[in-house]
Amino acid sequence: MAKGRPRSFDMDEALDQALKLFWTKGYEGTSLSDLTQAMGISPPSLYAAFGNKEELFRRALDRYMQEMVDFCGTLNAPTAREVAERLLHSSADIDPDRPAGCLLVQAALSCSEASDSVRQELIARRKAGEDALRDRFERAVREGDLPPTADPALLAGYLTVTAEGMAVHATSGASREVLRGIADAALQAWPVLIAGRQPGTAAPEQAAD
Amino acid sequence: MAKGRPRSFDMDEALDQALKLFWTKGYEGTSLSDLTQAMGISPPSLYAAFGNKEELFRRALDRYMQEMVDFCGTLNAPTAREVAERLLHSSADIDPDRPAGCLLVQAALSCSEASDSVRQELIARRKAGEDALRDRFERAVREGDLPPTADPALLAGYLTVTAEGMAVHATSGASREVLRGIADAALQAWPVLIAGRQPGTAAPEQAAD
DNA sequence: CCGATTCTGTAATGAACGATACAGATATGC
DNA sequence: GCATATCTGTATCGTTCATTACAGAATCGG
Repeated sequence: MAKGRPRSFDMDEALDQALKLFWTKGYEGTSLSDLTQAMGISPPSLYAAFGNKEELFRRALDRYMQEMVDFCGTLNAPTAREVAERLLHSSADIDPDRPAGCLLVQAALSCSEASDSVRQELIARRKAGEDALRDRFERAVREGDLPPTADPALLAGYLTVTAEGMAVHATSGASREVLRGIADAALQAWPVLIAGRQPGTAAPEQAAD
Repeated sequence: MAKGRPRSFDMDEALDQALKLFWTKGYEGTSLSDLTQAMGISPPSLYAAFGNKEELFRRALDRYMQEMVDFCGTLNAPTAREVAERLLHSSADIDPDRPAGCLLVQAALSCSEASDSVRQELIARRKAGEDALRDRFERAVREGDLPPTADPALLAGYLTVTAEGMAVHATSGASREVLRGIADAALQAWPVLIAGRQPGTAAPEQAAD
């Protein structure tokens, strides 16, 4: 079947190298020289195998979601509380031989117009994660796992923001211990949050600003 | 005193335009053509007035900290609780005619090696903000405003992460209402957090990983 | 072994990057 | 008014960017 000269490199290994670069330096911060050097291949090989830089990035992004982010494991936790715990704890458990932070946040939080499609894609994927979280919490309410006072969208937003903030903090050099402490702090809000806003309880008054 | 041809543009106005660009597109995402066009000046004028791109960015950064981030107003709030409220509420109160998010987060969360000094500077400034917050909470503990059970470093870390996450969320298009809801959700953890970790209370058990 | 096909590296493409040389314009000090 | 100094725009610098011609090398079917 296979005709022509066989590929001399492993695509998955090369993709892992590309992913590591994008993860560390972002989409625009990673040049094609960076990529070809780290992947150990020449530009024409890269283009033949992956199309162009953006397609390569999307492939790396897919690989990231499949291998690095255990969405299923998180969402399939037996209770909503455990979903929250797994999400934030996995955000805290940085791996020393992996780039810190989250590719979805780092890769192109801001960029030139030329890469805006990549930025939009990352926004969409972050939103998809939040939506999946919200759906999971809606299910939890239906199943009685969460009380009717719980606001699934708010819970999902709060957890997503916390995870995104932890990603920023992680790239700034925060240690696993510090991140774990913050994750646990955020989780201490859980009982109050799922109980909903009770009148007369420490409800935040209007802004002082 | 002033000798030679006078400058034909207002430096502060030009700096504001540069700030707006850096804020929107990040440090590396903003090109010198972008800058000269928005500032309405030619490249030699820019270089004569501001040195180079990095110096211009640092000037814009200083301006951002002075004009946009009301650190003093936040830290001078009468109580620790109000400090937390002001911080998160100001993170939520996005201005429609200003870029969303936070320059300290957007400008260079990741970048090429060439701009790593800028990235490090931003990390340092974020850390300085967190340190100032921690100092404020330490004072609050000394003054009896916060109970001895409160962990100033943890509170500062939790609030900083939340604000950073809200900045990410804001650039993704989150509305003020959504952000306000998340800020209030985060603030609901406050009474639990300052009470510290009590044995027997909903303390997070070990990670389920 | 031969033609077809696909990969390989070298070397180059045009475009955009950040940064300047230069000459002309406009102010001050004497 | 003339020397000096600084800003102005144009046009350009060398470098790097993402991308690709091109020719040689490797593997296939026949």
